[in-house]
Amino acid sequence: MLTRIMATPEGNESTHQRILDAIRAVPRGEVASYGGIARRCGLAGRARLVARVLRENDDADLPWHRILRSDGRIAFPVGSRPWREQARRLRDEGVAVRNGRVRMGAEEDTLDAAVWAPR
DNA sequence: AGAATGACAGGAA
DNA sequence: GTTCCTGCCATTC
Repeated sequence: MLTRIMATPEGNESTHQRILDAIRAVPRGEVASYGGIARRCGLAGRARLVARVLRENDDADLPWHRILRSDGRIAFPVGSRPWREQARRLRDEGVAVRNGRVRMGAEEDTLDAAVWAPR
């Protein structure tokens, strides 16, 4: 058991799992930032950890495309394959993407986001 | 141990 | 509205 725990990327399996859950909790048609996800997991300041979890992830069902940088930009190199793929997926959900960027209001962490869930 | 590396963030210029 | 720079965390060499 001990060996298994230490073998996980973060050294803490539950942390890894909580991050995945938080990502899955982002509704279709909405987006969240790496840092935002981290904060929701009680991991303020660990945005890069969220990025790592995403990079390691293999689950095709995970809505990885809804995660963006804090300024709304897609985190992949502009024009790269994953970059285009992410933009496409977001648009498929009705999210406005312009030049690989999405408008990110401050509503990210407010309750309003859940209630007023903008189309 | 020290330096480099990232799907990052925030503020300055 | 930009771009640039520094700070961060965790992993890898």
